[in-house]
Amino acid sequence: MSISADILRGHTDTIILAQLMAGDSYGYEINKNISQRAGGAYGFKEATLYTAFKRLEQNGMIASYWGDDGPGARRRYYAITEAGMRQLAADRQEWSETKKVLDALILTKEG
Amino acid sequence: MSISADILRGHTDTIILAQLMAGDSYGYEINKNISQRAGGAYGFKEATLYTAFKRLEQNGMIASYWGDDGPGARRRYYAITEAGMRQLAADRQEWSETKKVLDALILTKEG
DNA sequence: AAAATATACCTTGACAGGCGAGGTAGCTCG
DNA sequence: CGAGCTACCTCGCCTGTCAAGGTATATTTT
Repeated sequence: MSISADILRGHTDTIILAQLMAGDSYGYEINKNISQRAGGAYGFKEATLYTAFKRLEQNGMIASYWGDDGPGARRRYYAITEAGMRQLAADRQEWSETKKVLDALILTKEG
Repeated sequence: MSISADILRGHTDTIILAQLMAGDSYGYEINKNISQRAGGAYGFKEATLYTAFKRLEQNGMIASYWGDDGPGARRRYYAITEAGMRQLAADRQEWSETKKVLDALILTKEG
């Protein structure tokens, strides 16, 4: 089953931050990792991804630098900042809370 | 902790359908019940609520009728349709799936 | 009786995020 | 040389949220 976009809306930034906790990475790779972890059920569209990077960098959650390495096209690497880590911690907390609330709201027959 | 709107985006319709499984109800009451169940952590804004009713009715998920009863202002009651019930079942399935995927994406340190 | 409060409905316009479509560029393989 | 993969980015549309504003009735308070 694939997951609709609106359901993931609002989690985009969190997912990216979580990925960057595993180490610096670049757009293409980040997206591949996410798709893989999601079991193919979900992946960002490129436009969504780069929009998110821009937003996150503007907000100081991530920082970027050009990689000079390897073959193929140039890569822009991203690193999570201190502020990004704090944000991620808060987002994880919120996700736990959201699960409880939504379970109560959509899974129960009667309250 | 309160939950941000974007996080709930995409669940609005599902939450309303789930509420209507408990029986016909009207906007004001539906919203009160939702806030209550969410422990005050979440409630729809009126504009969001009525926009959702319109959307759901246009899509045949709910049907409405005017209540002639009681004191106070007139109430428009909503009932979930067969199609709405099927949709709700699918949404619940999707929510279960979403929880798994998001747990994998944002709660783990490494894949 | 007037004012405040609660119930109950609805619309408009602005805003933000997702994303289809399109574009650039380098490397590899047949 | 062309196809396909890697890798980046932007523009403009669409959709859902919601602040603000509006209407109307019943109860409670002053």
